[in-house]
Amino acid sequence: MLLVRWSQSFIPTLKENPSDAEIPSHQLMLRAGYVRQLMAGAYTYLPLGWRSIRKIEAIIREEMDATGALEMFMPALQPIDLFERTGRKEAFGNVLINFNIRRQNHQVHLALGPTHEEVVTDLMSRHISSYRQLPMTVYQIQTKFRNEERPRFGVLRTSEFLMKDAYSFHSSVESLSETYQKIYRAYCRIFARCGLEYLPVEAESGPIGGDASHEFMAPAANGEDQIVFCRKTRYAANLERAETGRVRSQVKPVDPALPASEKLHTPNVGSIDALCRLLNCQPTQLIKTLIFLADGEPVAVLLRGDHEANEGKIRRALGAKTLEMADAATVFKVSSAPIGFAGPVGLKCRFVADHDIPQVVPAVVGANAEDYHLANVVLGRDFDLPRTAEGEYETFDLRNAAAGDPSPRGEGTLELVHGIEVGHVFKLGTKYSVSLNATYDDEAATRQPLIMGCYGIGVNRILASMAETKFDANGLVLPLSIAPYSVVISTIGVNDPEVDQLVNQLEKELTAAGVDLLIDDRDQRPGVKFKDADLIGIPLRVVIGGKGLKEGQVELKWRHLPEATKIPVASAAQAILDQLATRRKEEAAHVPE
RNA sequence: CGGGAUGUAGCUCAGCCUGGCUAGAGCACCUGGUUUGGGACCAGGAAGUCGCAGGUUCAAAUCCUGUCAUCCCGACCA
Repeated sequence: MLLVRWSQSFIPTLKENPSDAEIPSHQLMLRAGYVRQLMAGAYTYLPLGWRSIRKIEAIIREEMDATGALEMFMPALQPIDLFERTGRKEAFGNVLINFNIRRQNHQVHLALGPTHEEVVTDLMSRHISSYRQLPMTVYQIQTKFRNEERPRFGVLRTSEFLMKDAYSFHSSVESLSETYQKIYRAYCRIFARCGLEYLPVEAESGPIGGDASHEFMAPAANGEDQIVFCRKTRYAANLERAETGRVRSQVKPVDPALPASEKLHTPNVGSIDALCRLLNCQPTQLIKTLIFLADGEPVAVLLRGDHEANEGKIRRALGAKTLEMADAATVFKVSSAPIGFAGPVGLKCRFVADHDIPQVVPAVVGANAEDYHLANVVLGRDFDLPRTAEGEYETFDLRNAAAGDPSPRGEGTLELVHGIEVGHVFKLGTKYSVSLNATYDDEAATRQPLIMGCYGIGVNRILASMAETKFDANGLVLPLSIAPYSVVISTIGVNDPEVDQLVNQLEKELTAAGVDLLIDDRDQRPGVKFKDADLIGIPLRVVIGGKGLKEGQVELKWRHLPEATKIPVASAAQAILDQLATRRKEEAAHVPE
């Protein structure tokens, strides 16, 4: 059914913000009657919200089908042993919803699928036997279950959500890369068609390395993830992954005018903040010394006081397999003090320094003695760093990127923006095919594990991200592509036969042309109808009745434009169709090839 | 799992500190009337286990204990 009468529909709009909702997407989707909460992390999609979701799904299906991916549907109910075989029962831990049920006289241990790598790999292990069957990509749109320790942000982070998940199977890394690129482009088109601002960012890449993983982020103030972004070079990466353009600095002679270092009593100072308050200095004047265990050996990492360690970078700089924060006993052994008082002067273990360390002169550091710090500590005089053949300090990129850092692409500076993860593409490699024994025979009839890629889109999150970013003081402002209805006809004067006749005529002509139409036939004052139409975000409002009709005109008001226009009654249907067509073209203009 | 806050009508909230008559208001809802271009007005009506359990008291929405739920910050997040 293309059209609905508002009076017959289920659109429970709210005048006030429900007290539990704090962020725009949550408030607006509740107020606009798109969703209702069942419990923390579980929401009902009401007719409007569901229509919007269905439109998003249709876009996803079109674009996925265009890549040659095949839609299917897998069970949410899955046997736990699949997860045991891939080690993900451990890895997911409490996030994996699993339970025993009784079947006749035995127990069956089941999980609700948090994602479907196991199920699809098991399927393909039975089906694929030859390289001739490859490559193949399958996908589904399905409810996923994850026991979030703390569901929050309304519909942005829930324990049950719709995901489009796709899996590709290959006999070569080249073939995987080809499919990866195709799906990457499809994702760009999907998000663009939905009207979402998005940013593909480099993410931690796992086993294959290189450009093996991208997250698609929707920049939004309430996004949970932090993205490092350079406007000038378009470099974008997530915080764990982001490089910086910082480099090593030349060794400089020690300034003889600098005062000698000084041991200060700093009792009960457990944090950088507390130390700064006590000494009346800034975190940027501090060097913090973090003790790690790299492959079991203690190593100290020197960072400026305001910076955050990046364990991935530290591990790579050290060439270590494993890296963890050292325990208190190890810290005591190398620094002769409890945690919090280590420093580079007289430390009894190897240390590596971040690129910013040579600039912190003089510095405040831990004194390697309980309740003491050293001030006026000078690199090259009180402690030293290894030097390279080029006469530079041998420093490394060991920390998370911060706003203001130079871009790794040579020009521009990095900024930090928040984002909502709406999609992820990932070159999996053979992780699942090896553990689930999914193999094919190559040209030489030799068994090889399937090479896999996986590709996810959070369907609800597209809508939530749109609601989070596309609104004004009156409510949602959605594009034609995903709005629950393209057009709302607001009638003024319910018992006016002239209005009824025109509505019926427009209804006939517009629905015949395939326009999805909501007719607000409620016996309400105009103000109520306008407020509601704005709130639920319908792109085009057609007002029939009142002053306009007396002048032989109907009024068209685009939700995204400030002013209404009037058109003659006689040609109203055609004018509406023309404007819709024009607007669709405008929306499609920024969709990439 | 640590910290904070809140639970009173479908929604937003008052009342609680300092216990005391029949638990209130606005919106929404029902009836009648007047209205009709940006969330109308008048009159009347219906609607509540005061989250739940226990305790203190002559008396508990109010004080105490426990518990559940929701939200926020943090930890966690293939």
